[in-house]
Amino acid sequence: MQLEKIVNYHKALADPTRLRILLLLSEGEMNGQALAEKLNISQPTVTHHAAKLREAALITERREKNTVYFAQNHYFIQQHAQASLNFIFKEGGKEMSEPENENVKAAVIRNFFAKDGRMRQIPSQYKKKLIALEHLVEQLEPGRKYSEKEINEFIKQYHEDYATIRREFIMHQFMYREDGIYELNPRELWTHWENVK
Amino acid sequence: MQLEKIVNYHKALADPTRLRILLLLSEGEMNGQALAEKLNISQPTVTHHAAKLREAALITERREKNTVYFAQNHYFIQQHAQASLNFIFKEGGKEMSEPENENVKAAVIRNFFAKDGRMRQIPSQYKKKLIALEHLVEQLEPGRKYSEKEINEFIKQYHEDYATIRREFIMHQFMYREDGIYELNPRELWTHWENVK
DNA sequence: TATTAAATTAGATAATCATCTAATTAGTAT
DNA sequence: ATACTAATTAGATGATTATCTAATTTAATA
Repeated sequence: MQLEKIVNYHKALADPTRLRILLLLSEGEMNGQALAEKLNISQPTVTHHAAKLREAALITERREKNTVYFAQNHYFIQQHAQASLNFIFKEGGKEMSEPENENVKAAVIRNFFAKDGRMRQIPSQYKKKLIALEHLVEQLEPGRKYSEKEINEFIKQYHEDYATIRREFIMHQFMYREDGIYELNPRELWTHWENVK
Repeated sequence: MQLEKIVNYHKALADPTRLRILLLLSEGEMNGQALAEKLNISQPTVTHHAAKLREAALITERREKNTVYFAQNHYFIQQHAQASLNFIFKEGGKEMSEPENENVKAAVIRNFFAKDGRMRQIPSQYKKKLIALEHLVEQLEPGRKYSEKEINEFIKQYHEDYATIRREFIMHQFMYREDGIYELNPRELWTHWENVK
């Protein structure tokens, strides 16, 4: 059952000791003893938590001699996070028709942008915010690399709070950043989690 | 404390009844009685869960007459999911400049590849693994379609465990597979979530 | 074979928590 | 005031679970 797997994923992460184990493992694999020592807990407790993390597929194990090395299962942690959100946001499957959707977009842009093109305020309602952000992001060139400074300047044309908006660009997957260089994500990624089936 | 908030977020989602409440709320707001009825639980139980969800900022409430309507707090649910992943994957939080990053890449390639070009071992640390995989995948031709056999042969030039590496190519979105035919994904897709702040 | 090192299992304890029923509070409308 | 409806609080119960110590298992080596 779908629901049960999601519950188990969150149970696995709903404990400070297990989170600290995962955090330690982000720096590379570690064996049980090392974990016990770093966390000041007994070895059996490590085994206990490792079992929970393993059941949820959040770690992998590798045996060498009689030592077991644990490592993050980065891929599954992400997968489950995504699956959770898809589940929670699925909206009973009601979809808007194309023209209806266009009307909503037009209305949001009318309400949140002035005639000179500047953004009056950042919408707080989720979907409206996405529409407004998308409206901005469409003015950027696909494939072009932007420095952080350029992005800031670009945003300031529309709204003074460039830091917030820049962050939203990243968070909502409109852009990605690597080493201070920003680039537009392909449009396919702008589709947001709640729309993902 | 950072850790405690993340634990609470996951605790809030680590219960089937609460997930079902959130699922129902994805279709729009609902009051306590309606939830109790739909879920076949008592009203006090709804209150109990609502309190937990409220503490984790996953829902909002609105009072009308003596009826309380609950709604998803879409934004915070996502925020916390992202924050969790950032936390788990943070690798001590060090961020790198462009040239520094190039150094790391060079070092990883130096350490994990022999002079004849073969991979000594698959890095277990996530970022290093990505660098090594990328290094391999760059030798493939964009746009060309490969059979599974061809991919295996290609990988075997570098490492005998072609099955694992082939799987990693897919999992990390370096390649795309359909009906046994493999093709390189566009570079934009190679960027991974842990880079998002 | 005996020894050592690491991990797991068994079993106990204390804490947390999901759920219920019964009683109470809050807010409207007669 | 009185009655009605929705929600909350109180308190009890049973289940789950995080942690420990002690005992056992696994694998390697002297």
